[in-house]
Amino acid sequence: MKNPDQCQVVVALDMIVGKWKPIIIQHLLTGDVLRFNELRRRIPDITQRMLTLHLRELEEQDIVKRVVYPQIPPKVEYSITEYGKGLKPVMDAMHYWGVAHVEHMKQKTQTQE
Amino acid sequence: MKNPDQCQVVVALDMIVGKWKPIIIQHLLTGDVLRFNELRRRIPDITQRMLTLHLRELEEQDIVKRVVYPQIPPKVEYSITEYGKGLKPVMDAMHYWGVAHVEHMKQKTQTQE
DNA sequence: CGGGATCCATACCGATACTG
DNA sequence: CAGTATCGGTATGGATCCCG
Repeated sequence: MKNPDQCQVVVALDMIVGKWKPIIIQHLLTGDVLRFNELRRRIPDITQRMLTLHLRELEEQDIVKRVVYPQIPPKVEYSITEYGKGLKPVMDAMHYWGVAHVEHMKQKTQTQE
Repeated sequence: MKNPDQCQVVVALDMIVGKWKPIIIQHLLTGDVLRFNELRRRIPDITQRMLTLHLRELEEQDIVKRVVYPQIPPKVEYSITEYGKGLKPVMDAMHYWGVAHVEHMKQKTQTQE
């Protein structure tokens, strides 16, 4: 646990860090199978470039499955892998703590007034 | 959930990202009360600068408690806050998944040979 | 439709030197 | 002992334009 490389928490962290990665994962963890532009619409502020890059990384990490239909116009579908579904407990734990944190900070700023 | 700011997962993520933050948190989650240089020794490759910066951030986020003893030579003790202990489920979930991920990838490279 | 290529700003981090 | 100050490299992300 001395170095980041030796810490499994850091391994998990590397899978989900990136400005948009957690959001993408959240959308796919629903089980939805989404095309590229569907994902774009669901994540309004993301750029094409970042969506592509992050999806490629997630694919390489075996979290996201990418299926290309060779046709014109192109059609590409993204979905969570069985393996990627294992991230749900992690995302849930973080969501839960995130909610608690927002509450906690709200109270702190109140008591400071 | 459309923007990072609206996603509680991202809120939690922001608390623990940083190259050394998860490691620091792990060490303090044990309940140990540690002086600055004790932490440094336990995290050999961290620089003084990064340890300081990350501890300051964690303090601001109310995850770490910092107690200064006004004496010469200085003595400063760091410990996890009650509130910070709430991160344990998150860290545990990530650790668990990290272990699984390492195993998963090991099998993948094997089947590729 | 689903990208790729390029350029640019900044955020993050490491190395090093100095200090009350 | 527990920091601060400064500099400089690299990784990350955004903007924009182009393509089959």
